[in-house]
Amino acid sequence: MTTPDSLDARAGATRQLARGDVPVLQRASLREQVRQALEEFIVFGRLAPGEHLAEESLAELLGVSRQPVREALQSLSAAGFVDLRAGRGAFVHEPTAREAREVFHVRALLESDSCRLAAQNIDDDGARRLEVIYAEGHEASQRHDDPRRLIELNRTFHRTMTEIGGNRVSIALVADLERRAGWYLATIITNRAPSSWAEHREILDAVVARDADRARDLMLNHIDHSRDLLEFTGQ
Amino acid sequence: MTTPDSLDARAGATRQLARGDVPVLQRASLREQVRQALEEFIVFGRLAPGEHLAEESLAELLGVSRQPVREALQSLSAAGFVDLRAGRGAFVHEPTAREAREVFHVRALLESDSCRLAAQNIDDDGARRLEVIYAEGHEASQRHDDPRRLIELNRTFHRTMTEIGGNRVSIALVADLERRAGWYLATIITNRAPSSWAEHREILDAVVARDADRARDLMLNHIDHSRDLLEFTGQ
DNA sequence: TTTCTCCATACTGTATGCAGTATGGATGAC
DNA sequence: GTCATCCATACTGCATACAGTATGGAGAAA
Repeated sequence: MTTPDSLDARAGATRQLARGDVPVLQRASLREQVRQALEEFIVFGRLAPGEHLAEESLAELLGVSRQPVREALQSLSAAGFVDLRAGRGAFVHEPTAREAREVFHVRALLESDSCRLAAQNIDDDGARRLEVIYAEGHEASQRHDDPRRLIELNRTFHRTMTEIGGNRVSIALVADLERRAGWYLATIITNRAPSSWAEHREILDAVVARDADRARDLMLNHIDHSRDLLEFTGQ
Repeated sequence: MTTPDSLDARAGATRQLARGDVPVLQRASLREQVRQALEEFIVFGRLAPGEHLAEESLAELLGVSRQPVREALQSLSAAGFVDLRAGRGAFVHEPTAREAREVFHVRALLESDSCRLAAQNIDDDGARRLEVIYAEGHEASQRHDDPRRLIELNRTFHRTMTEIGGNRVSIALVADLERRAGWYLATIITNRAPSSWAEHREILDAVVARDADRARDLMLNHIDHSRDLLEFTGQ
């Protein structure tokens, strides 16, 4: 990812036949690839808050034309990663602690509700999936695996829980909020606490026991804990 | 709005100096104007669910080039009004009753929480603003004003309440959800009940009395009522 | 020195061009 | 009649072109 090398040599859209019986694998559009690349650049600090994102130079950097870059920037704007100033173009958004708190608050609302729903909907298959993720995450956190992987596992646990909740609108919103939250944590917080798999264990137990209210409350507290990490940074 | 007449004769962006001391009024970009126009066409049924939105013909209809149309379609896709199928282009989204229920559920979560926050934050100015809106809305609903206006006033009440709550992330999400909800009500429901200003009155009283929990619960029930309208349509 | 004006520069916003792909109907095989 | 194949058509996705605007600094005026 350090050498962007242009996004892809084979830019003329082709398809790949999957080995299994999954019918066809859609190659992502250029604008989607650009979007993901830019989001990574922003999240990992290679593009700093406030920085001006000139379409032409990004296009050159990524080996594409301005068009897909432009569309990617608009998408990132809707997701809160960049700001579009009329006539000035795109700038990396400068998150504030207030905004971070607000995102965590909304996330807590939506995820705790999804957790409540999950406790109502859970079936054996869902319970198994959660157990697998828990086992993996718990072990990885014990071993102090690479932080990138820990973040990924943590996110997988939350995402899966929300998916089991089953409200697709909520699922989509939470996915966005999680990505923003990850950025804030990486940007604002210097030293991130490892995600608490002890709390995940409690939540999981409540969900499997179909104790909806308890599951909801536990998830609420759980996310509030991560939000509390933000409080140290003031303003 | 029936004769799109091209969006604007003076397409070369110019600015207008406001009469008052509001400094400058930014003319919206073409893509934003197109976005709004298309959203109206969709919400008011001029573009029907499932319809293929070919960029060229829309561009011609609106008197602009494909480019701003394309960007507007992508924005509308993010907002849930159109679906983009890779290689096929944009189609007006076909809402389902399930999806509508989900939107109302999330809306209820976010707005009831904002209402709780509003009860904590409210000041004299906020209370005055709410009272004015209530008075206007109550009167209009008594008079059985034009439905379009009733919907507008209803939305204003909710938007103002959310704004007083003060969580900007929530404000932005709720604004999106309200627009979708409005579409669903117009599309799915044949006969929409007038918004209940009696319930608004109760909510407003609780907020002004700073009774946060009661305000929250009332708003939750209030939105559930409108959601219940959806239940008649099955699936 | 300070402030205003003007202009060169860089970049956005919109339009147009072009290559490649999805689709549906015509055609032919069975 | 049914099914597979092929091709014309329409439209997308990306690239490029062009016009117009925001900005910052040079130079003039005070």
